[in-house]
Amino acid sequence: MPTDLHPVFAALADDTRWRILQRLGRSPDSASGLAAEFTVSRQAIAKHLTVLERCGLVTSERVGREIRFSAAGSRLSAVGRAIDAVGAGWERRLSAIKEAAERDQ
Amino acid sequence: MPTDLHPVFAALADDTRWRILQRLGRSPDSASGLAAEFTVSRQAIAKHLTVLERCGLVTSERVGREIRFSAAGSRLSAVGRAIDAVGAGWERRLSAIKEAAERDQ
DNA sequence: ATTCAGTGCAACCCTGGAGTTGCTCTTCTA
DNA sequence: TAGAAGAGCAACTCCAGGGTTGCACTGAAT
Repeated sequence: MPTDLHPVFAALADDTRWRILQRLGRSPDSASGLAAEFTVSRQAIAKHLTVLERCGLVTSERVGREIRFSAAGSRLSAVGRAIDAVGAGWERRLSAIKEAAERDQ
Repeated sequence: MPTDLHPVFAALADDTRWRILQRLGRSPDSASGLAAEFTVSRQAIAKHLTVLERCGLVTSERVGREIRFSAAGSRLSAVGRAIDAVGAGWERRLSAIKEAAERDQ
């Protein structure tokens, strides 16, 4: 999976989802556990978790009758580096265009 | 401005906006110029450009009666590195927790 | 001075998705 | 073997925001 960025951006765009992810970056927890700390319902949390898991930002592990989620920090790092690379590419190309324009002028 | 990520995520989440930004990463252009290449109206493009500019992903420069926009690659790179750092932090903390759990058990 | 290209503003429509409620199913535990 | 705690499913509400149309304004060019 060569890091398609669109679903990741969409996942990170929602504020509640981003807060959930940050929370899971501190320590793993279940949907019910998270629901106790947030102001939204457990079902809402569960939806967010499926979105996050679908694009690899969260991993899950069954423990008895509960499902423990944790943030996939390495995945987020990989996304960050991919974004960095894209930006660097634009910077290179645009400065080359600018230089060329100044030379011709 | 210490790189507040939320507005950037929101800006990048929309597909049309992301495509516009990628397009501007190839070469600068005006809202009208972009509208000729995309399937959406110039006004829609203009809205996207204000969103992108508001969070620093795009810069503008007035040239006669037109406004030329270009992608701020360096800004995107900075965002990418910030994201990388966040992910790395989570990774560190969570692996520490995991190790501690295995030791106790 | 008139026309045309580019921009700005405002009002409007409409869909995606965040959130809720209500119910069922499963799995520990007392 | 109840009962409680955690999870899953489905239907529903609601609104932010992406997209549109229509018109007014401004600078260039002929």
